Amino acid sequence: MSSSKTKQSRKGNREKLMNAALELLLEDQSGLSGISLRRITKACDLSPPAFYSHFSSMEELGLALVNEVGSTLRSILKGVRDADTEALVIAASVEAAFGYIRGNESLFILIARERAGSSALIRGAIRNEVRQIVEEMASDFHSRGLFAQFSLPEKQAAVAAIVSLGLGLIPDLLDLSRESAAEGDALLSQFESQVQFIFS
Amino acid sequence: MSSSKTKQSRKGNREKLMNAALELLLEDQSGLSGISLRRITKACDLSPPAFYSHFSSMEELGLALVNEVGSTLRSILKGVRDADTEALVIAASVEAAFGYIRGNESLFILIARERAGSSALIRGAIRNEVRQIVEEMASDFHSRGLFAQFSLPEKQAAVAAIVSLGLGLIPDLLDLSRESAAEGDALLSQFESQVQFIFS
DNA sequence: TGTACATCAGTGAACGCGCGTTCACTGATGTAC
DNA sequence: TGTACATCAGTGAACGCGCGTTCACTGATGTAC
Repeated sequence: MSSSKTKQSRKGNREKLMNAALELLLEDQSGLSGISLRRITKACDLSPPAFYSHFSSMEELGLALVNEVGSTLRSILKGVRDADTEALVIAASVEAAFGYIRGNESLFILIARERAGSSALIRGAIRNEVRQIVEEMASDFHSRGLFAQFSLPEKQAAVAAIVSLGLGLIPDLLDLSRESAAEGDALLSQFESQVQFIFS
Repeated sequence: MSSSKTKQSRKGNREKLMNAALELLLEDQSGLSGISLRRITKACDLSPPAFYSHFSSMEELGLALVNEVGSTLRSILKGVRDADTEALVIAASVEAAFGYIRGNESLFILIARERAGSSALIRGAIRNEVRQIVEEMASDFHSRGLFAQFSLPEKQAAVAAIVSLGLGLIPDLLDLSRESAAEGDALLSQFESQVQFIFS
């Protein structure tokens, strides 16, 4: 019998805390400021002060999560931009991003919420991750001669628009899909037509 | 001497509570869930229970604010769509909206935050207001033959995109303008070029 | 116009609660010899 | 391989705090006569 009251684990508790935070974020819909240090540690079977062995505050845990989703997403998107035509690159990128989103819903609830949330530090971190992704994609397009009708700043504006529309879509998508699948689909097809507009 | 300890007012305290909430929203940057009933009533020189004479919860106060900004903005936008060409209508609408935003910053911080915030009811109310504005503008364009190259759903998608980009812009604009006016301007000119993209 | 009355916004005290954080401590883990 | 030791993740108790909400109440306001 290896469970029940075993209190020796001490490994990976940092990750456990981050995952517990994400789960609470998904259950509640309250955003980072609505879930407490005490609830997170309780979900991990840890005492409240144990939190401080890994993070100096909730904000720092939030920054760690933002960093994780940012670098993961960037590497996913990088691996998918080898398609040959403009339409294919866009389609593949959007599909890859949505695939990751679907498998990591709570991370994106975090991003979508905290992008306009209560911590200036976290907002800044998200802005930074987004900016990195936008700049990488735009200059990648640029150097490969895709979308040659646009200048580099225009390419950045276009990619930024798609990312912003996508992030803004997430809360609506979650809310409306809960009520009716049809409304969720309508939202997605509106998103598709917005993407079309942007890349004339 | 009519002030100092006059405790007879009893008129307009509902509005005072709403304005105090907005001011706190502007000071803190914490979103509706970060300001407390007690702080709002204290800012109005009222006792905490007095709150319940006007709203049954903070959420209800939030709904009242969303409703106010929605109907005001709708009437402003309605009055400005009499320009003759497509470019002029768009320009006038964006300008009118930004004018109202500038004069009512805190209302838009509320909208931009709570659009992805912690109350499903408030998110729904914001979604509703946005949808009304989008539909009114799109069908107005439609009936006046503007942007005839787009179908009605396409017009809605286009207007929705601009509104969503504009709302997503607000937190970034506030954060970055605080640091540097130049970055704020860059963001605004990126927004302009995004608007251009959408209306091919 | 003056008086009796109903209404209801606002009061002050009290409540129980979950919170973040501190502290001195324990004991598992990994390292040096 | 075995032992002594330093490190540091995790504990349990305690703290003070601001919170939303309740309650019986007060007294200003507007209405009916």
